[in-house]
Amino acid sequence: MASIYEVARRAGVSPITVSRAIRNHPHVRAETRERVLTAVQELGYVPNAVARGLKQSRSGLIALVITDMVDPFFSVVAHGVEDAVRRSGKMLVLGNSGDDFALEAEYLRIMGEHRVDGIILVPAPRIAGLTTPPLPPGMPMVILDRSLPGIVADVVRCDTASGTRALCQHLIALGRRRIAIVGGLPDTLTWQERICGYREALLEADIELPPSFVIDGDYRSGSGAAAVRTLMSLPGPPDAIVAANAKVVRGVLDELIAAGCRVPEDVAVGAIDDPLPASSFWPRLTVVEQPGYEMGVAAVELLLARLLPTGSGAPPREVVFTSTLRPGITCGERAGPLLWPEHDAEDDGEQDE
Amino acid sequence: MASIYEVARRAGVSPITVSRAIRNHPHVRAETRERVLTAVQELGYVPNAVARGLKQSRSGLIALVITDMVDPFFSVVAHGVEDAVRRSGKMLVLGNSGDDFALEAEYLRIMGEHRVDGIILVPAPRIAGLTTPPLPPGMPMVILDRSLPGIVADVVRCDTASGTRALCQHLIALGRRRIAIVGGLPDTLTWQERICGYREALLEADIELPPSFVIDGDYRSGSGAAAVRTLMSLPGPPDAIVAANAKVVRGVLDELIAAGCRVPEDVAVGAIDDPLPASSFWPRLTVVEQPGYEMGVAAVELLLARLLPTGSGAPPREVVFTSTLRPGITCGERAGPLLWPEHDAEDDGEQDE
DNA sequence: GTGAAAGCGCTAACAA
DNA sequence: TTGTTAGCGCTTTCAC
Repeated sequence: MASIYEVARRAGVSPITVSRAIRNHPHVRAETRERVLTAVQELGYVPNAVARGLKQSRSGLIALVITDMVDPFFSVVAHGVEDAVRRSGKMLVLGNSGDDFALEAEYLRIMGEHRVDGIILVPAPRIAGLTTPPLPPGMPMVILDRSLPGIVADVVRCDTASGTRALCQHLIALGRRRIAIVGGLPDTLTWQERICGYREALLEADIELPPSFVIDGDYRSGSGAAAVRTLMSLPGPPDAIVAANAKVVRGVLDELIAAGCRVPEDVAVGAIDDPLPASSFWPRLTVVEQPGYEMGVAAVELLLARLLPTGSGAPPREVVFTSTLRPGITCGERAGPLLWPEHDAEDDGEQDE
Repeated sequence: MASIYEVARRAGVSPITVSRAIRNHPHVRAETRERVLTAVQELGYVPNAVARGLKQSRSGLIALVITDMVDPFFSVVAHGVEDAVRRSGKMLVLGNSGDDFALEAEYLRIMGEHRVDGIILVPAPRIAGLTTPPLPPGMPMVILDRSLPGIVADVVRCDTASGTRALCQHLIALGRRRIAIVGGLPDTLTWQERICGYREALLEADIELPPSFVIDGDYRSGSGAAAVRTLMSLPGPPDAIVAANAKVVRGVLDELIAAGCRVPEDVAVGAIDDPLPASSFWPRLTVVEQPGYEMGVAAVELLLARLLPTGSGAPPREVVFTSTLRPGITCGERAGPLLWPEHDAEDDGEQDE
C-alpha cells in the first residue's frame, strides 16, 4: 500500500505538503495541489486513518453499545445515531450487549482500547459485584434510554411515565377497569417509570388492583406470553394488558389469540414503543410512542459537544423527550371484532435470539 | 493517558516486556507478569489499539455496509454479523447507505481509510457513470444478499426464487388465480429472482397474467401502498398480492384495508422476509423465510477465512441459503375473515425515513 | 526470559 | 508557500 512518502516523491514535494493538499489546507498553491492529487490518483493512494488517529489522538470513531439491536425500538435509535455520526464525519462502531452486563463491560473495554472518541451506552442492568472497566480518562459517555445511577454523564431519555399514564387513562375511558402491565426488565428506569405512570392513572381513577397485575419480564416476547398465561389463570383476569415494548406485545398477542381470547372484546392491548416499528403491527396497535430516532440524534449531539475544546468541563446535561399516546384499534377504539382467535394453534414458539 | 512506557518504568522492566505480559506471551516469568499487571492496575493503563493497529497493519475492525438498518430483515442480518464479529475478537463498524450509491461509495472510502480488516457489503443499486472508490489493495470484501456484477468477491445470498415460487404455488393451491407481485427494487438480483420464481409458478399452472401484475418499487412501504392503488384500479384486479419484503407488505396491507378490501377473502397477501420480523405481523403473515441471522454469520466466516495467510489467494466462494415457505393465515389458509376493513381511515402516512 | 533499536504512517511545531 | 524534525504508542527483529 502506497504511503504518503511515495506520493510525495512522485509529486516532487515533501510528505507534509501531501498531507496538506489532501486535507484542503489553505496554504497550498493550486498548482502544487494539482500535482499531488495526480500522484494520489496514479498510485491509488488511500490515506491511513489509523496513523492519523495515532498522531492526532482522535480515532474518528463513535461507539454505540445497545442492549438489543433486533428490538425495533433500538434499531430506530441506532439509525438516528448512525445518521448523526455520519454527518459529523465520524464512523459508528456498534456493540450489542444482549442485556448482559459482563458482555457490556467487555465492549466498553475494547472500545476504550480502540480510543473511540466517545461512547453512547444503553446500560444493561447492573450486577452487584461486577464493575465497569475503566475508560480512558477524558473519553466522554452519553447514557441513552435508561439511567445509570452513580455515573456522572450526559443522559438522553424519554419520559414514558406520562405516556403510560395516558395509555391507562385511555383504557379507562374506554371502559376497562382491570388493567395489567407486563414485560419490563426489573432494575431499569424505563420499566420503573412505566409502572409509575400505570399506578398514577389507576390512583386517579380510584381503581385498586392486586400487585399480581404488574408482572416483570425481560423486554422480550417470551415474557409477554408467560405473563398472559399467568394473568388468564387468575380468578379475576384482566380486561386490558399494557405491554412494556413491541417485542413483549408480540408475545402477549400470540398468547391471547392462542388462548381463544378475542382482542379487544375480551382483552384490550396497548404497548410502549417507537412509532416506526409499531406501524408493522396489523391491525394497528395502540401505542405510546417514543421518538427513537430523535433520541439517537440527541445523544450524538451531546457527545460531539463534549468533544469540543469547551465541552469537556461542562456540567452533565439531560435531554428528556416526551412520549405520546397514539391510539390504534387494539384497545377497543371502535366496535366489532378485529380478529378471530386462531383455533389451529401453532407450536412454533417465538424466538428472540 | 498512561502509555506502555510509564507502565514499564513503574514495573521496572522494558516496554516490550509489558507488551508481552499483557498479551499473555509464554516467555514471561510469572513474577514479572505479576509486577507488570500491578503497575497496569495502579496506573489505570488501557492499551492503545490504534497504535497496535498501526504497527501490525491490522485495525481489528470489520465493516458492514447495509442499505437499510431499520428494515427488519437487515437488522437481523446485522445481528448475525455482530455476533460473529464479536466472537472473532474484532469490532463492528456499521454504515447505512439508504440504497444511495453515492453514500455507499463514501462509506467504502472512509472504511478503506480506516483500514478495516474486511468489508461486508449489501450493495445499493449501481448508478451508471458513478464508480466505486478504490479499496486499499488486499482488503477483502464479501457481498451480502444482492449480487454485484463485475466484482470478483465472496458472496452470501439466499435463493428466494424457489421460495417465491413455493408461495405462488401455495396461493394457486388455495384457489387464487390472479396473483400480483410488488415492491422490489429494480436492478437488484433479489427482486429479479423473486419475479423469476413468480413466473415459473404461473407457467407451471398455465396461468397467464398481464405484465401490469408485476410492479417495481423500492423495497419500502410506500411502494406497497402505491402498487395496491394501481392494481385495484385495474379492470381485473388481483385476488392475491405477493409483497417483496416486510416493509412493502406493510404498505400493501394498510392500503388494502383502507380501500375496504377484506384480507384474505378479497385479496390474499404473502411476503418474502426473515422469520423474526415476520413474526411481528398479527395476524400471522404467510411468508417466505430467509435465514437472515445465519447469512450474517456466514458472511463473517467467509471474511475471516480471507484474513488467514492461506485465504488471500483462494478463488471466490458463494454461499447460497434456501428460503422456505411458512404459511400463516393471510393467504386464506383457514375460513372466515381475519379483520374488518378500517372505516376510520387515518391520514398519518407511513414514513420510511 | 528480557532488552535495544527501529519503524509502522502520519502531522504538530517550528523553521525557512 | 513549503520543508525539517520529531514523535504519537506500539511491536517486530535481533541480540543477549
